[in-house]
Amino acid sequence: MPFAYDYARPALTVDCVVFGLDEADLKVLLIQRDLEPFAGRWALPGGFIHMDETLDQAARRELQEETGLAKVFLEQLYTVSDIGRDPRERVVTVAYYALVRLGDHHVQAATDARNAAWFSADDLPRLAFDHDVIVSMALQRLQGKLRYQPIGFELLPPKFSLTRLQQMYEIILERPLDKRNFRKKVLSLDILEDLEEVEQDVAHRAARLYRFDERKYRQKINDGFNFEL
Amino acid sequence: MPFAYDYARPALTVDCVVFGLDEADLKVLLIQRDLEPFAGRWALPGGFIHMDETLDQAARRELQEETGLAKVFLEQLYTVSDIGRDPRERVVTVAYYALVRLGDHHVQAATDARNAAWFSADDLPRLAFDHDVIVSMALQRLQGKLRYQPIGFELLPPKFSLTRLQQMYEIILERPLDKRNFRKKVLSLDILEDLEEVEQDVAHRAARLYRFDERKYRQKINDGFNFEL
DNA sequence: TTGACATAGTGTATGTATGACACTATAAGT
DNA sequence: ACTTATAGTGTCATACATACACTATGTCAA
Repeated sequence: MPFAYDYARPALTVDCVVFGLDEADLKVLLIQRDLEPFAGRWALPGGFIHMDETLDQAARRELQEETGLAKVFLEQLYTVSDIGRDPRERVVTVAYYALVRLGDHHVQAATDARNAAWFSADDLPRLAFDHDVIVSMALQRLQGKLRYQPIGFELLPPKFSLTRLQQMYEIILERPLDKRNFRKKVLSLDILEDLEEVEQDVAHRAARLYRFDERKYRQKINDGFNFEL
Repeated sequence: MPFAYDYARPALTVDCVVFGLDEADLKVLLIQRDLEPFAGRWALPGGFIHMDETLDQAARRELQEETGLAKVFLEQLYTVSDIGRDPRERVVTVAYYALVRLGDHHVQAATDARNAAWFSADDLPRLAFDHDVIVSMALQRLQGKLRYQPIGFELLPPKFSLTRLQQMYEIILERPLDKRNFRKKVLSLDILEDLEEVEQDVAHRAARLYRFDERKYRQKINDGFNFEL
């Protein structure tokens, strides 16, 4: 050991709250535990950090290993350290949250054959450890951040209608928004590209499709404008 | 070891960005290192977490030990984990930031006789490790949070004038505010108690003193109002 | 082919918040 | 009493937020 220090070290893990959006609900991805403690209970995907990777890398690796998800939006959330949170021994966990497009990725059962499934964020089963607390924090963060950063697009397919965009905000913020005001506001921000294209295979008037123009967004941010919905 | 797991463990430390406010500047508290690496360089107060304390507790303990500060506002900031950030071995650090009232506490040299001193946040010396990055993050967080949470009061004495309050916002946000608009806004929030008392020993018209009414603030928050400056 | 249905798309009017702006009031010190 | 230093105060114009209801367009089925 290269320097004088003899404290015992807590184990260090990363856990990930993965959000997805379906037609009507915000979903959270959970893994069913096969081992004690909490065998059979649902839990957040996660695992131990390796010595040759950063926490971000560890979170991505675990996500890939346990759910098959790759290249998703991922951000650090909070580090939890309560003494008894793992009954086996002292574990400190760095929590992350991720946003994924439900269509893009089929969530695969983990390589080690554990069960993975999506649950509605407002109707979760009992979770292992203090994972319920972590999920609440992630939800709060998502709701807060959505107002002043355009992260919601990470949950939508690249092409979307304004109605769908509005639904996304309504689902996450848990309140209805006025259609005309929403459209006025979001179009005035001038960060959407009108694709001059409409939905296909719908049994009613088809909606125009838009794309989030990240280039334009960054430009505007640099010029000191601030997004807010 | 109570469960099967054979990964090596990174060392876990907490570091703390302590902010204070003097007449004209936002200050950061630093400790001068006496050991290699970075001997002689200034660094954030911090140290190793113990097995019987949470990260919050560790941050408070280190702050107390190294600077004599106790009972300050303290909040977790971010966990940094880059591979080479400590040249000796793998160290993961949970960064905190704290807000203290400069008048209240005389900062003492650390118990172990290291040097502690306040530096202007916009004119810091070269720091050890990646502490400059951590300080930038803390500053950003402070600026961001100040807009929608009344944390700035943690930097002011219990009784303060509106001018002083305005200065605090100007110093932290790094831009001038209009005096009349500021007063209109802050008084309309109705979270300050007019103490019916004025400054003493000033060579000009004395300013009324106010107090932040946290009770009233919490009440309003519950009733779903949102602070914003 | 036409009518029913489902959703897309659109504008105005009113209230509320924001931002720019300059002078008078009061206390201490000489 | 006058100088100095800071406290304290109001109006107007503009931008932004909110409330609100009807017409347009496409599919499908009778």
